[in-house]
Amino acid sequence: MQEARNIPISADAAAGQHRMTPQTIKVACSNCNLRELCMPVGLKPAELDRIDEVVATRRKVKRGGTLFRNGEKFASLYAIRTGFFKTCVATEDGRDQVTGFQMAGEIIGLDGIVNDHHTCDAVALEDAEVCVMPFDRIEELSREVNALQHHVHKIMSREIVREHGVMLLLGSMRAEERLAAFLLNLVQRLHARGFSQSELILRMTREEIGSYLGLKLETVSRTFSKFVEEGTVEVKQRHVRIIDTDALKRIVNPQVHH
Amino acid sequence: MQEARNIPISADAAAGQHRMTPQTIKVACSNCNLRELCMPVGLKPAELDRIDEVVATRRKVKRGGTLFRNGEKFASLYAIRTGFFKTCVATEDGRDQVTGFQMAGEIIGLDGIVNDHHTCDAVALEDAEVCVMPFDRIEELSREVNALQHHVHKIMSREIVREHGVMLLLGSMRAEERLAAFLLNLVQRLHARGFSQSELILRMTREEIGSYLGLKLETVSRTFSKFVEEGTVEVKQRHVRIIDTDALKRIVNPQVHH
DNA sequence: CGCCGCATTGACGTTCGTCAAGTCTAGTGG
DNA sequence: CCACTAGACTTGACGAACGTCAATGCGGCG
Repeated sequence: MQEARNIPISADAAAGQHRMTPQTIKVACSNCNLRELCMPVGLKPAELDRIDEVVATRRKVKRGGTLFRNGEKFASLYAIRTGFFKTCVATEDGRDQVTGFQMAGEIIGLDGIVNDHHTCDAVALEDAEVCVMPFDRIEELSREVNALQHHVHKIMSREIVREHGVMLLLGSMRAEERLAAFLLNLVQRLHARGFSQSELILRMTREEIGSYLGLKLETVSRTFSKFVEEGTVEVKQRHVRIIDTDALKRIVNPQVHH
Repeated sequence: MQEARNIPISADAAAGQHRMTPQTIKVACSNCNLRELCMPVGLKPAELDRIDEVVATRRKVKRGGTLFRNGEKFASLYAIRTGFFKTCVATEDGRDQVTGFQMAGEIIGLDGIVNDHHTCDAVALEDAEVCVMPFDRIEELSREVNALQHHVHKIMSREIVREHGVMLLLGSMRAEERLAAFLLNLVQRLHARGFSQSELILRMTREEIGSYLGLKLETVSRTFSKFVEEGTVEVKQRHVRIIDTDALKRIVNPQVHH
């Protein structure tokens, strides 16, 4: 089961500060427990050492703090070490839209490349730590390490494909389908990180879920209640237990009747 | 004004076929009239010559034909020379969603990088011709030409940012706002290609517009009619003339009242 | 203990989807 | 040249899904 993190955090003192772990291990990609999910995926040991060079510093962000904001100068991509983020864009008249939720091992900041400025906000939904990877250093190194170059391309392509899926959801699914798809996606990603397949703690409010899914918070809440009535999930505030995964899958994909 | 193209097309005989222009000019990036919009943006003349190396062949696609399909092996990106495409994804139970419309100078196929297979269909909405750019060759060359490397990254980032905008549209706008934003976006891109700022011919059906905007075709039609009643646009089938651009902008962005 | 933000639930209204009829246009063949 | 057809588009009547507004409940934190 997913549990609350309680690392003592000081957002500003992150860079250069020694970690208080007993052995004071240097935290490098090569021994990071996210190396199977994060930037180094598929790299050979020798290449893995090179990738450590791109991680300049680490940075801590407190719950509610921003990693970057719309309009800020773009300089780096960020690999999430711990914590949970949302990214959101806004219209000029104030409406905003959550474009994604990101968790450990995922890369954030790709939106900034095209105009040298970020076009969305990245907000920590719980205390978080990220690896700062200056983008010019990534470009430099990916000219030398082919596997890194291809991996960067894959990360960007994956984000494009993910967004295609969100467009499909927003464009053609009903509330129940959207929420079911959302829960299945979350629990699948958490499972890949060693958490439960059936239990999760939502790190975001109903309003943020609604914004992501193109629904109002009341509709999200009602839809949760409906799932509970049907015995598909148990919900107690932000704690969700999935009772019947197949039922959720059937909601998303209603052609099979058993 | 935008006009119908009537190049004689033979979809299969494209590669290696001589063009019938009087001077039989070799069509290269360096003299392509799209070089200010397409792949070569911002490259120096010397680099421009190198980029010609990545264009392996050209390929013609007839109206209604597919450039690639969901599930096909990914090998190349495509730069659109002429014509108009849509890309769409589908759920397993048959619903599909148009994820974008692409016109001359735009790059298509980025979705295929992550899994080595395409995850959407690219369909020509009118007879079209594309430059085929094998992706391994792009990667090879962008290790040598820094400007190309960065440009590829920008193209992918631009697509991510574009999709953020679509998510905002699908997640938080009403029908009128969606259609107004759609028309403004189309006419702006056409204008960048030398067409009118106020007149355009839609290359897609009401149903395809609706799919892209998360609306049914009847709603698209009704919303067009509403714009006509209000004197904002004139619509005769697929021919659209924008009478009052500011009114459209006000619909999308309703905080200013004049 | 009391406050505050978040979540739930109900009643009601709006927007958009559904279904159906009818129109227009371009393309085809007599 | 005109009749015919098929596909695309328009329009209306109605209903369902979701949004809005408001009241209430719950839980965590100072």
